[in-house]
Amino acid sequence: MQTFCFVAYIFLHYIANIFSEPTMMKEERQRMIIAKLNRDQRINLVELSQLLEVSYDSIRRDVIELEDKGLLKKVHGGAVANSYLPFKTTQGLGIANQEIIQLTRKAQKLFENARIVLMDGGTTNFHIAEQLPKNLDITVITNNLPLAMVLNEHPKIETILLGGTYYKRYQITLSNEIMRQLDHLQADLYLMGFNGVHPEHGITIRHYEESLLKQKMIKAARRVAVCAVEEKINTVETYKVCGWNDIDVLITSLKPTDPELALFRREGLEIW
Amino acid sequence: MQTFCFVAYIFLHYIANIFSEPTMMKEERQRMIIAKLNRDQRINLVELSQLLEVSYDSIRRDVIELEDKGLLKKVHGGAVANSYLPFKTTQGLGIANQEIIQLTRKAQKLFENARIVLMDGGTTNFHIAEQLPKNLDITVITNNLPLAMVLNEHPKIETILLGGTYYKRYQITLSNEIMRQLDHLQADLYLMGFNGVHPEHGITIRHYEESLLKQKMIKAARRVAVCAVEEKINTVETYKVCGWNDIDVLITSLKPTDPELALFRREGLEIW
DNA sequence: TATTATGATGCAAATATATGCAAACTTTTT
DNA sequence: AAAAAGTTTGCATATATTTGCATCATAATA
Repeated sequence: MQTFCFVAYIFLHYIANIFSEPTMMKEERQRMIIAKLNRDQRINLVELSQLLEVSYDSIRRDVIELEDKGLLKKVHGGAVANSYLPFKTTQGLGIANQEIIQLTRKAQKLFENARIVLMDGGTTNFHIAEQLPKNLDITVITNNLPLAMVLNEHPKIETILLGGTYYKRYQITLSNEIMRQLDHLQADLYLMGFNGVHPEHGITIRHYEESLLKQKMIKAARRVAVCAVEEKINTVETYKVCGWNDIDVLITSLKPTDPELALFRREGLEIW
Repeated sequence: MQTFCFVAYIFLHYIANIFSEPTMMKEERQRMIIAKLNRDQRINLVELSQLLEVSYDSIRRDVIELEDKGLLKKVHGGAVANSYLPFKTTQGLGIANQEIIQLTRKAQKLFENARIVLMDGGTTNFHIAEQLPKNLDITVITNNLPLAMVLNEHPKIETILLGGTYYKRYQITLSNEIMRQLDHLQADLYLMGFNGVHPEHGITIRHYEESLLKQKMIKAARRVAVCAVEEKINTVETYKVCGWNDIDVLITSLKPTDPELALFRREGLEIW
């Protein structure tokens, strides 16, 4: 009986959808808004409400939500794309995009109770920074030049750049000075960049000097998180940074319950 | 019926869009103003209001807002590029180019006997760095992020970045740390960025903290040079960095014998 | 000094935003 | 299956922003 009801229900909906205009769901609308924004660089709320056939208010509320997620910039009368930087921004990433968006979205939760955040090298960190909500009010300490520059677009974020020899290949700085400065520092969160992440071998990286810096940063932060794109999962690189005891949160684009992450589950490690 | 309405609706919109210009949003106009400014180096408000089809007042208000953001400098009747904000590479500069090319070419002579060079903020410095010979083998010490990044293209140049609070507006770092580090440093050359250069008032700049840093850098270098684009000659800004006693070389795009430079000639100052 | 071009300021109309509320719809709980 | 709790939506209202114009002040130029 229940099965019948369920089928009938689906069927009726199906029929209904043929005859009535399909009512669009909020997420669907928001995806279309972003898509249009990426095409046109700007959108107009009145135009959109007509196009998507919902009230001006709903569109406005959608745009507010999207702005909170850092996906666009709201302006009087509409919205504009939120970044025109000379680097490869997330918008320019094409298809790989989807994974990054998922990752950055999850990562935003990390910043909720943080005031001082350490972020070091790597593209993942760059993208997370780029996608932070525009009105976030924190201090970011970094040795990653592109990351510092991308935060130009976030007026409330105070950026502190760690000085030293500039490594062109990774676009980061390294120095003994930094090591000393980190002794006097207590951050709420350290978002660590890395090259390899493996259930047994922990976090690894290609560059020795950098591994030392990362170990120092771990000590300087109350909470340590790593964000891994799928291709890095289960890989190992030359130098070990730390094992899983030092990591508090592992974020991937997969569902936390995904079997691929089974080996990572352990006491004291949150998987998002 | 509903389908018909929908089609008619879309059709009407299509027609409407042909005949009515979509009204431009404030942000969009401002982006166009900046874009035009980057092409022409100077804009005229009347011209702009005709081009963008809004009232003179709106353009004026836009320009005021942009000036508040530090993106341009308002002058009587129009606005000029804020040449203290490096965004574009020389390739993108268009016609104003010619002057920069002249200047950078002369500036290269400075580097001939140098091994350690200090360079700070400003577009002129950025362009000089960009145009340096690819095989030049020196160490550049800077607090200018775009400058550090543009040196990615120069494999033999070692870059040291001075750390500290990152000032988004000027894309430089400033800190007490830097001041201390400069005590232990002896550079061969300091290529100073600035806002105003004047025969009587010397070198001036808009930002107080930066003037202190520059004074420190002067002490840390054996030789001090300034490169002035024509529009800066004879201008004065808020904070004085130094007089002419502290400067060894003045480089402009003009001929050293140009009458416009007559007042600058004095004992101990080379003019190139 | 007179003349003209540009700048600043206040105002009203048009447009956009924020907020509370009730109806419609979903999801969860009972 | 029904009730309760929570979302989402559209509308009404009060508030805020943007815009063009009129007016007066100020700077540049002859």
